[in-house]
Amino acid sequence: MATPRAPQLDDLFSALADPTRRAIVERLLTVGELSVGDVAVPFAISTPAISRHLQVLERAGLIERRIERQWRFVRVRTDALAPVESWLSRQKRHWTAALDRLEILAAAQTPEKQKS
Amino acid sequence: MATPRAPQLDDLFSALADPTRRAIVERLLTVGELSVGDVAVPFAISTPAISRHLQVLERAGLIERRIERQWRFVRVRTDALAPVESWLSRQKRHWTAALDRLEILAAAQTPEKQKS
DNA sequence: TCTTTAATTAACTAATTCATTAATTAACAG
DNA sequence: CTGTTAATTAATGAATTAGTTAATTAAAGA
Repeated sequence: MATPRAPQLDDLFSALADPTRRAIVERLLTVGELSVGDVAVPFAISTPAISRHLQVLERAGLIERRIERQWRFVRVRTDALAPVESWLSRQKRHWTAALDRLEILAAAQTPEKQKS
Repeated sequence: MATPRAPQLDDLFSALADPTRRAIVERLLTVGELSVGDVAVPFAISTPAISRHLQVLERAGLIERRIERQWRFVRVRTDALAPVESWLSRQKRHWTAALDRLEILAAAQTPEKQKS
């Protein structure tokens, strides 16, 4: 098999596909750590909805939680985006090779056919 | 607004969240270009299903098409993953700063409380 | 103990996603 | 023209997702 299956990437990419969740991650990265209630503040959706988003982010390995007194604090995990980064760089390795191949194909296909 | 909204990233991340679609992209990157039928070969799903996946990838800006005779060929777009890369590097800029902040927080919170 | 605050879980709904099979479009080959 | 190949569109269905409000859990504080 070319690709060994990566449910981790499934979860990461689908977690990041939602703009609310991306905004949460971005904010946590600039602020460091927030209680669930504070995470919810900038958004026009209910607290339960935020709670769900945080569960999705946690399941994807993007955030971790800390409990202190009556609050749950969340923060971005140190290595959270590593799988995405390594997938990206793995693809980039093929990139130039693939483009070269396409150029060769293009050259071979349109030697006399000078479009219009 | 902290984040200027990026429907492009929504589409990119959600396109990449599906393992079939990622496999298609990966294969196109190693092979260069394939007809829709050839894209479908390694998968156990129907051709219409593949056609849909390709539409999703195209809408996300990940692939482009070329028609030749009775075939449609697809290939990865040159700059396809650029938005993902730039989002990632933008987040990484905050990364170390955020982690430093967390360490400071941690140090400030547990000066006498030596977690037994 | 009783009330308030913080967050999650439950129950429900609307919309989207991913697959299927059947029908359609379009180009080519005889 | 007719049949075949290539792919998309149509129609449908099951599962998942993202949101809501109401109920619940748990800790704090009077």
